[in-house]
Amino acid sequence: MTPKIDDISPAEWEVMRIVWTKGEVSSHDLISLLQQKRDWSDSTIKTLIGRLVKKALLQTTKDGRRFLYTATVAEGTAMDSNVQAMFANLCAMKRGQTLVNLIKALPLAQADITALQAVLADKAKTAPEMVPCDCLPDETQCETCEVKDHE
Amino acid sequence: MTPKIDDISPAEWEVMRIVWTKGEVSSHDLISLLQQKRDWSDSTIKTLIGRLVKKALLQTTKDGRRFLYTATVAEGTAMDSNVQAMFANLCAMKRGQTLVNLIKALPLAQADITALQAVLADKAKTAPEMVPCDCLPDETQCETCEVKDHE
DNA sequence: AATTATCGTTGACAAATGTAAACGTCGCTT
DNA sequence: AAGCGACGTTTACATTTGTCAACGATAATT
Repeated sequence: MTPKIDDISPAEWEVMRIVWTKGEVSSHDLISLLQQKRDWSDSTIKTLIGRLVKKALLQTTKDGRRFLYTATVAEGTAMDSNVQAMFANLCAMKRGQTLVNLIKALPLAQADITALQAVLADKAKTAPEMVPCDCLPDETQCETCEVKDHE
Repeated sequence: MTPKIDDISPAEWEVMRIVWTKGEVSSHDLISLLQQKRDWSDSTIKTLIGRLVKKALLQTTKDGRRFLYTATVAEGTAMDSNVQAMFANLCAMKRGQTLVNLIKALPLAQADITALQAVLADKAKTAPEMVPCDCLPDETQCETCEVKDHE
C-alpha cells in the first residue's frame, strides 16, 4: 500500500518524530521515550504504532522475536506535504501575510534566514503584482478583493 | 462560549472562507456558493453551518424569518493560529527548511515578498546560530542533530 | 384556506482519532 | 516444568468529521 502521507494525526506525528530522529526503534524505545513527553499508557502507544504500520508510514524488520520500526517516508517529505496541504485551506490572497506572521513567530537559525532570503530574492524576479483571492467560486466576483492585511 | 479557533475541520474551512470573504451571508448564499465548488448536498452544508455556530465560530443575526451568519474571529487570526499549531508538530530544527520549501511552492505577490524580506532582515539581527531539535524528551540526546536538510 | 417552498434542527451512520484494557504467544527465570 | 514478562494483536468506547435524509415551523403562492 502507498503511505498515507497526508493522514498523520497529531498523536501519530509525535510517534513519527521519534522514529525519524532515531532512525530505527523498538516499541519499547518508543514507549519509554514518548512517556517522557506525554502522559500516554503503553496501550495507547501500541495502538498508534499499529495504526501507523497499517497506514504504511512505518515498516517493520524482525529483530529476534520483536520488531524494529522505521519510517517509509522522509521526514522532510511528510512535513512539506502536510504544510502545503494546510496552506491550501487558506485564502490565496492572504497566504503571504500569514507567512509573515508565521516567520515572526518562529525561532529561526541564521542559516535558515539566509536560505529564505535567497529564495525570496529569486522569487521576486517573477512574482506577480497580486495573487487574487480564491475563496469564492470562479463564477463569482470577490468584491472585497482589495488588500486587507491582517496584523 | 469561546470560539474553538483551532478546531476547524477542512470542510468547515470551506464554509468559513465564504463567510470571511462576503462578511454576512444567509444559509442560501452559502449553499449556492459552496455548491459551485463542492459536490455537497444542501443538508451537508446546513450541518456544517450548525456545527460552526455550535463551535461559536459563526454568530447569527435574525433577518426576518431567516438568519444571517457572520464570523466571530478574524480570518487572519484563525489562519495564524492554525498554521502555527501545525508547525508545532514539526521538528523545531527543520522548520526553517520546511519554510523554504513552502515559499518555493507558493505563488506570492511582490508586496508579500517585500514584507517577508523586511521581517527576515529584522530577525537576522538576533537569530541564533542554530535551533535544536525538540523531537526527543529533554533527558534524551539527539545524536542525529547535524543539519540534515531535506530538499 | 390549502399547498408549496424555505430554513433551521434532529437524527443517522460510517470512518477516523484519542485512549486504553485484555488476550495470546513466545522466550526467560527459578 | 511452571510462572513471569515482553510484545504484537484484538476489542472497546467516546468524540469528531464527512455526508445526508427527514422533520417541524413558518412564510409565500395559488
